[in-house]
Amino acid sequence: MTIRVYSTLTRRKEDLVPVVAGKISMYVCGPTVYKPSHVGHMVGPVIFDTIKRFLVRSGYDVKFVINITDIDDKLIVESARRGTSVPALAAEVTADYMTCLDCLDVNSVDSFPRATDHIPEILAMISGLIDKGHAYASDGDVYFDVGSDPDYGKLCNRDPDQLEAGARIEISSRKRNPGDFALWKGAKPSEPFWPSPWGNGRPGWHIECSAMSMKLLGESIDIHGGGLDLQFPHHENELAQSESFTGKPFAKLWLHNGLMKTGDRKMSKSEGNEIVVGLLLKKHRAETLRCLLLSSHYRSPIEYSEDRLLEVQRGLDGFHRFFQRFERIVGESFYGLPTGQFELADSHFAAYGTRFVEHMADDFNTGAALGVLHDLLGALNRFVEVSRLDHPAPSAVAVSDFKRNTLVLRDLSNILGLFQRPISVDTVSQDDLAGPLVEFLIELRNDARKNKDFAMADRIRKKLADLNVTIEDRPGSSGWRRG
RNA sequence: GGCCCCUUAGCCAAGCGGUAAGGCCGCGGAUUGCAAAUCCGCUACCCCCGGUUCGAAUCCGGGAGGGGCCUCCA
Repeated sequence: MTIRVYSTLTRRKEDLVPVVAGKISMYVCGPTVYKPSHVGHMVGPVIFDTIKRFLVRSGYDVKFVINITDIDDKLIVESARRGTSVPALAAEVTADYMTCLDCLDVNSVDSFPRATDHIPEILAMISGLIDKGHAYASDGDVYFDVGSDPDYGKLCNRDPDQLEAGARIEISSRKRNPGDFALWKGAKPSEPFWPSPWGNGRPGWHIECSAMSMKLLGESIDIHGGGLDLQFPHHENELAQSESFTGKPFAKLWLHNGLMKTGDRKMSKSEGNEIVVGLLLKKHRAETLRCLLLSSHYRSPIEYSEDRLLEVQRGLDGFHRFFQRFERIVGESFYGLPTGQFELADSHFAAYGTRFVEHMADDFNTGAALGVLHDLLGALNRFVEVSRLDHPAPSAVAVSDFKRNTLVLRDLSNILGLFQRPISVDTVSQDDLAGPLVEFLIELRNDARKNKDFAMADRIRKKLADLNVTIEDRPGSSGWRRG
């Protein structure tokens, strides 16, 4: 199946044709590590992790890189403010970022290169650009000469002359043109620095991505991704310096994810309206956040609110109840089922897999894919009803079919990175006193029901409900759950 | 001022020329002693005005409203 992807470069959907057959290289711009991650920082990683999962499931060998920018003006300012060093700040914030990704099950990233580990590559590239006449040293700085690149502006449809007219960019006497950007910045006193042919200094903002992308993935890669806000100037500049350096296409497809909003504004550190991930995860499951991020198309802006999160949570609850149902009927955990095998199901169920794949192959339409997941959930619950699997002594054949058909749900949800592990086991059933007590009360209630003493039965159920225990009566037995 | 993008039910959301997926909420019904859970059913003048077309939420033009970028930003 042909996978179609919208590229910012051409402003339309393109067929995914790998540079190297069977392989996909993917570079996504990661964070500048000066402050703890907020929810918006998770959008890209979750989307691209999902894209990789889908591509791998589709048979591609995918190499996925997210960079860490650990040297930048922001780090210098923030570390000074906090009285710590740039490396210490970078290490701390990077660790926070990794923890967030881990919570969200973003675990398909192959490497997280750091800018400061690639100074030699960066220096080599800057030298090369100077040699080729695309950059010039100026009083300790080195700038990319925008005028030397006739293609400059092709990603964002930007005209360099317009940039001059705008005059909102930094005008420096060291630059030839206002649109020129720093490849290397000379160090001021007390700033961290590395020696270079142009004096002590540090890399400019965009060069690290070009250097690391080329080193780890090659001169031409398949997918370059990042937030919509990086289109300009970051990606435009990366593109210009990379292609000026190699003379080859830098990335075939440019993907940009929409930005997270709170209220009706973009969530960002500079707006000061960011929701820090660590804080959010104290109140909500990471899985709920992941699902929220996947519920709309990756290119759309996504609205964040507490209510939205709770709404997504309620939707997910239906799946969690199903997993308990599955375990009760099959006697095995849903989470233990093998992944990647939806084709083994009955054709009626496997068809959901096909539909799902079609949606994903059309520019990674996770929202539509999630819709299929809900349809499938309904179909599986229907199967339980029709086959009377919730009744005592169900047919062994039906149970076996049920298990096989549930492989579809396991496979598809795994592509989205959902339901990766059981949600935290509630403490009541683990408690060796409370669990048996609840069971005993249910037993008493069922005795009362047999004797038609519904007043007593309802009294017991009401009391348990007050204690946040919900009783579920089924044919032949009664279960219970928290909440 | 320049460059992008968005506008679908109470809310979220898919849709990419053939008469509107899905979720949340709500309302009926099946089931239940009653509930819960599950299943079934119901809820859309697709922002407005023109145009193209046998046919448009989908294409084109204009208008209104909203957002992003042009300065650090995922």
